[in-house]
Amino acid sequence: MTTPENDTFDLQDFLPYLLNQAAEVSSLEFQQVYKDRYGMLRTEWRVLFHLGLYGSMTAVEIGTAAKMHKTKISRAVHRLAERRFLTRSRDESDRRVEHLGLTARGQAAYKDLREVARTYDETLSGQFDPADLETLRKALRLLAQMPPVDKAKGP
Amino acid sequence: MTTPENDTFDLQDFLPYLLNQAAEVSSLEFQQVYKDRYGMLRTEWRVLFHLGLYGSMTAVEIGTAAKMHKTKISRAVHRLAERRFLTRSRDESDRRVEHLGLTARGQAAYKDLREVARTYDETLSGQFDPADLETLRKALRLLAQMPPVDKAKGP
DNA sequence: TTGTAATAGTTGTTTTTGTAACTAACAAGG
DNA sequence: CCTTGTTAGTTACAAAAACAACTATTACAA
Repeated sequence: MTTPENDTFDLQDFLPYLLNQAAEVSSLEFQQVYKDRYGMLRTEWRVLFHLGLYGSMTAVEIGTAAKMHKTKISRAVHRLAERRFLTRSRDESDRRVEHLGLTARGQAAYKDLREVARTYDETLSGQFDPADLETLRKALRLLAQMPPVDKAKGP
Repeated sequence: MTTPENDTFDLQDFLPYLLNQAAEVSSLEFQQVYKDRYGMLRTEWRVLFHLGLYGSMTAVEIGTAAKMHKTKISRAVHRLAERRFLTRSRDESDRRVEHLGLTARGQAAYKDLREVARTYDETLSGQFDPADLETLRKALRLLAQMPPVDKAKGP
């Protein structure tokens, strides 16, 4: 590592980079739990949590809420159903849609993981001054809500 | 979407989740640029930036600084060298290590992307009150620095 | 020396993800 | 009714990431 240059750009302050680093580190410990304890992937615990929190939902609803692509959901749902964490039932009036819901097993896993998440979040949050924590959460929510840049062209 | 439950857990406030959402959204626009303009992957622009910022480095040094696994670096370096963005040279005194450095082409790409990053970061930053921004960055740095949980067991 | 452990970096194989194309069901205008 | 367009969800294939095992080189202590 030699010849530092400058032109005043600090990678450590570049928000996308910084956010990724923080997200990665802070996800690790929780990932360990849902992976080791239930063999789940990130997409799967997210689906599980949405169903645990909001009750019955369709894949599209989960996709919208969690900003996940439908193929991710499809696969996560498939694996969760396979392992009896959730059940799928066709809508009678519109047979394209499926209503998803947790089984007792899914509920149990959700409740367990929810406690782990709560505890872990308290550990993380505890490192901050309450006012700063609120600022942090507010900022992250704002960033997460930013409209995706439209890739289409021409008028 | 029916029967909301509660037990007071809000997914939207769970830091690992929130951080991932923010990171993902805020990375998209920049990704578009390095991908479309130089055909790079995330690992590749990171290596490029480290070399652009700090001059000559070895793979291990980059790995430490960027918290990337050495196989990621190895492959990123391979692709960058292949496309003539960087050069590799064996260390004479320790022939295991390789010193990496940007070519003129790599420098140019770096400078270009650095400007894009700077501009984009200003856009993002501009959404916040300066004090809040500082709080945000400080918090993210703290989270990013958290020690990884030791997976080993027993005393 | 020499044999054991450590380090730098690479390669092979398996999982996950991304992307696009696909099927099935519905909607709505003619 | 038909055709055309849209939506829910799946599947196939390509790209990328994760993980483990590997080679080559150095360190260092018996």
